[in-house]
Order: sequence, then structure tokens, then C-alpha cells
Amino acid sequence: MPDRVTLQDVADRAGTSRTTAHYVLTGRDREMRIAEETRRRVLRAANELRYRPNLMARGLRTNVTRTVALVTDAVASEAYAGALVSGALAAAAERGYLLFVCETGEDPLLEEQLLAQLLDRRVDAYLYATFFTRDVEVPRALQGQKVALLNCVDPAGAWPAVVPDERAAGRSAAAALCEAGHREGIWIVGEPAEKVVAGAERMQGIREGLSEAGSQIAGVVPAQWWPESAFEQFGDFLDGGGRPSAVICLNDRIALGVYQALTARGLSVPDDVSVVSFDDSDLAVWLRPALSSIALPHREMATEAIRLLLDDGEVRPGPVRVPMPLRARDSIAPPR
Amino acid sequence: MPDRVTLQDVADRAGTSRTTAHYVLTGRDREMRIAEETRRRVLRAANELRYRPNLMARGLRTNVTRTVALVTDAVASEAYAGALVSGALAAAAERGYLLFVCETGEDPLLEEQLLAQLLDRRVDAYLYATFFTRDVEVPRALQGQKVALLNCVDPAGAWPAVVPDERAAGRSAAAALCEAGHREGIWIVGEPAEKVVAGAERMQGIREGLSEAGSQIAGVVPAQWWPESAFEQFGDFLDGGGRPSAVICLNDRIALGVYQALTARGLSVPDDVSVVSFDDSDLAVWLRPALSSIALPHREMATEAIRLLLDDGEVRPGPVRVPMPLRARDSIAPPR
DNA sequence: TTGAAAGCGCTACCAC
DNA sequence: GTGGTAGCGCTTTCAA
Repeated sequence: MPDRVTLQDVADRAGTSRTTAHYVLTGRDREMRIAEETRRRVLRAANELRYRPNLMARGLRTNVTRTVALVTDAVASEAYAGALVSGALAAAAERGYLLFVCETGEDPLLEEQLLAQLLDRRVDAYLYATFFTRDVEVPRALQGQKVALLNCVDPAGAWPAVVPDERAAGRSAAAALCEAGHREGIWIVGEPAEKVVAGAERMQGIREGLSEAGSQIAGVVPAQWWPESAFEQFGDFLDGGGRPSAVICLNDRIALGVYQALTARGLSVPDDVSVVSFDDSDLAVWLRPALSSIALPHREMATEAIRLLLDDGEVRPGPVRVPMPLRARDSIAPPR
Repeated sequence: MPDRVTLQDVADRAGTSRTTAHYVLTGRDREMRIAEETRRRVLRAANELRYRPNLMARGLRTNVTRTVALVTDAVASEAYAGALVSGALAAAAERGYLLFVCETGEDPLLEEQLLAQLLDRRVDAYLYATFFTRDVEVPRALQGQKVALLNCVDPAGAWPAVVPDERAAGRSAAAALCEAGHREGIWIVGEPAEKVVAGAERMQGIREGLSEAGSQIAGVVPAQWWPESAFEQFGDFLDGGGRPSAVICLNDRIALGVYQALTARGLSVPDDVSVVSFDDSDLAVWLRPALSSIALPHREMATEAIRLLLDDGEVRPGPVRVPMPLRARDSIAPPR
């Protein structure tokens, strides 16, 4: 058996022409009304020779490669991004597509080079993704290509996009606290300005949710979105006499800092203060007590984006908002 | 300007033959002694037309695609794997290669399908990776391909492989404690049997390191490699009167559980007990006090594997062991 | 129902 | 130094 088996080899062995072999091997024998007997011979020959089509030759001819590119600013900076990649991988594989992954590090020059490489390989479609939800400008090289934005949007709304529904998530956080009976002393920890989109939308949702329940924010303890900053700022707040009934942390890492500050002062979650947070990272289940958190649905977002890209059906520009489910755990209790 | 510019278009515009254009565009004009003036014309024409070679056509001809596949069992399960992907991405991009990423979920059938897809696309080289360091059997489909194992080894040692040097890491952990003055009461937390390779090799290195310093393990507190298990097992150990001088946690998540158990009992790190750990995940810097941990060098491993695969130079089968650096932070102090 | 033939865009050999 | 030409393996049109 030769190293590289061509369609011609299969045809020869089946005693037929390349055309005939081609039609049966691409499953279009019905429409060509190929004799059943011929069909069998071709199939058997292909099998015996372990024929595999050369997708480069096919691609050169048809200009389709059955490949998708995931172009992202960062794939590894923090825990969650993996689910974005993994979801895209799985959804693409299901459809018989392979995924090129690229990381631009927000370097425009590198991005340009990477896109050129992708274009040169005639990639069929592009997932343009960001690690943090934010506005992006779609690179000019991608004009005219099939593109879906993942975890980002273009301000003009000209491209299809998939983002988490942060505002609804904010309402969920508020609702989780209100359902447990909290109305007073609900504090936010985190710097809403920092992660522009996520922070602002989460805040807006929280305000709306609280207001619907006849409540409102007691105040904001500003902190960077990191454990240490939250530990210090929230610690200062406690030391200054702050006694919240419940705390909404703008993400899980902030919640870790809040836990640490509370523990250091002999205060208990959820007996002294209830805590709810966003992201549902690994941390949430590791904390004691386990943290109720509203999940960033990275896997679902990636699946949806691949669906927009590869399944036919009309694709409207503008963002699709994917729900962020509350993972209720042990950090919320009625106010004392 | 037509949508798809071919080499012929460039040649036409430069008023030369396709061959000539080809040689100057592939940088082999020197060896062909092309006139400087001709060279310029070709380059200018290519620029003006924004010529980009069709890599599928080239690949069909030369049978090289300048693509690499990263085939892994899981890309997203936990925090670290991102660095594996990111490192491979960067190292491949540096060399002008693009990376296909595949996730098999340890499903042999899926793996077979994915490999077939990759083979059909004439991928140049394969990185066969696992999330946890372990033994693997290289799939038959990969026989005859250019392969490097990443974070795994084949028992026969027939393939080049890159793994972390866990044994040396164990010695580093022991050394870190001994240098701080610890000799007695050094306990291990973690179930050595669990993560077969990492656990066993870390333990072996620890024993060696301790023994060289004239010390030895006081005992092992068995625990699953998760915070909750460590919290409970180590908590029971403390409640049973255990008073370690220092603790070596078999990974950072165990260290988190140990911190929690210590804190719950009013014991302090590092004043009451010193802690050192493995993996250096994000957790390590988030903990209070920041955890000294021995890093899994995922990025370096990926870089090294790509180097083995793509840079020429003889590649010997068998594993390359990449050093695991100690990230010294605040969790180690002299014994009290 | 099957076969011959053209051609996708590129590389590389060979003759001039 | 330059240009013609064959052919990589496949798809697809057209004729038989």
C-alpha cells in the first residue's frame, strides 16, 4: 500500500473512473444514480487502501477548508478563558471543522501578521474574541470575511456578537439577596469603573434588581478586582465601623479578599454577612463556605458563536446575550 | 484590484514571467541572479496588488503546510493548561507556524476522528499533550509523523517528550524548608498515590532533599488533591494533637485547605507553621500570606516541545525534564 | 451511468 | 537571468 493513496488509486482498484469514485466517496452517488454494485466496489477499494482525501487539494479546488480561526487577545491570563477555547473546539469538531487558535497579546502588529497567515490558508470563518468583555474594532483584514465576535462587540453593531448578559446577572445577584430577606445594608465591593463593560452593567442590573424589591445599595467600597486590594479596602471599611448585612462582590477574586478580611476580624459568612459574587471561577467552590456566584457562561458563549458562524440560517448583526446562571451555594443566609 | 491576486497577476503587472516573480517573492532571487531592477518591479507589483500566496496551492505542491497540531486530553479543566496552549501558540507563531488545537476528552473514538482530520490536512507536526503528567500510548495514526510528547511520556521512551522535573522540585521544596532551619516536624499533606507521576516523584525528591540535609519526613497526612479534603484531613490531624513545624502540600489547592484548617484553629502561617507547595497557580499569590510554591513550567515546556519539533538539530527520543522554579513568598519562616 | 479533460495556484525543472 | 511547462490531488463540466 503506497504511502499516499489518491482518488485515482481507489478508482483503479475499483475498476472505475475517478469521477465515479469521487461521487460515491462524497456521498453523491444517489443523485448520479451509480450502480449499487459499482458503489460497493469503490467503497471496498477505498477501505482496503485506507483512502483519505487530501483536503488541501480539495480546498484548492473548492476554496473551502473546513477550518475556523479563534483569534483572541489572551488565552491563558486567567482561569476562565479555557472554557472559551474548549467550547469553541468542541462545537467546531462536532461540525467537522478544525480550529486554529491565535493569541495576539493585544499587539496590533502581531495581530496583523497572524491574520495574514490565516487568510493565506483560506480559513473559512473567524471567531474574534477578547478575554474581558469590551468594545473592539474589527481589523480591516477581516472585512469581507465571515466573522462572529465573542465576548466583545463592535460599537457600530455591524457584526454578529455573543456576550454574557451582565445586566441580568446583576439583577440575579440582587434577587438572590432579596429573596434571603436582605433589604438594608447591602454593599458593593469593587471598582465599577475598572472592567468597563462588565462592571458598569453588573452595577446597573444590581440597582435595578434592588429597586424592584424596594431596596437600594447602601454604598460602594471601591477596590481593584484583586484579592489583596479587596482585603485592604474592605478591611478598612470594616475597621471604620462598616457593618454590612450583605456584600455583592464584583467578582470572585474580590470575594476571596472579602472572606479574608472578614475572617481576620472574626466575622463569619454567612451568619454575620452574606456574600454573592460574579464569575463562578474555581475559587467559588474552594472557599469556605462555598461562594454563591453568578457564572460567566464561557462555554455556552463559544458554542453559540460557532453556531452563528457555521450553521446556516440568517445571522443578524448585533449582540446575542447569553444568560449567566446563579450557582447558589452556602454564602447567603437571612439577615441576622 | 481583483479579489484573489495570483502570482500570475503579479508577474503580468511586473512585466515578467511567473518563474521570475516566484523567485523574487520567495527570496531566492540572489541564487537566481535576478536583475535588481526586475526584483524591484516584482516587489512593487506584489505590493500594489497586495499579493498574498495561496498556501493551499503551495501546500499541495510541496506537501508542507506550516501548521502544527496540539492534541490534548483537556485544555480547560483547570487553571494551568492555558499556559501550555499559550506557550505553544507563541513559539509556533514565532516560527511562522499556525496551531490547530484539539481536545479529545480522553475519548479514543473522538481522538481517532480528530487525528484523521489533522492528517487529511497534512499538518506538519504534532504536539501530543496531557493535562496531568502521565504515561501515554501514542496513537497508531501518529506513527510515522513528527511528534513530540508534552507533559507525558511513552513507557518505551521511543518518542521525544517534555515533562516537568518533579523530582528536582521535591528537592527544592525540602531545601526551602531546611534552609529556613526546619529539621523536625516536617509533614506532607496529600495522597501520594493519586496523581501517579507527579505525586510519586515529588515525594521521592522530598525524601532525598530532606535526607541530604540530615532530616526526614515526620509523616504524611493523606488527602485528596482538593481544598475540602485537605481542610478535613489536615483539620483532623491538628485536632488529634498534630503540631507540625512545617508542611509540604502536594499542590496549591491542598495548601488552600491547609490554610483554612489552620486559620479556623487560630494557628498562623508562617509563625506557627511554615507551608510550601507545588504548582504555583494563581491561588498562591492570592493566599494570605502569599504561598511559596514550586511552579509547573507549562509555558517553558510548550516552548521546548515546539523547539524539538520545528527547529532542526537532532532530536533524541526520551524525556527532557524542565526545571520547576521555586517562587519564594511569605509562607516560610524559621521554626519557632 | 461512466469517462475524459480542464483547471484551482503554486513550485521546480529544463531549455534558452 | 528568464520563460515555458508539467503536475501536486481534487472537483466539475461536458460528452458519450
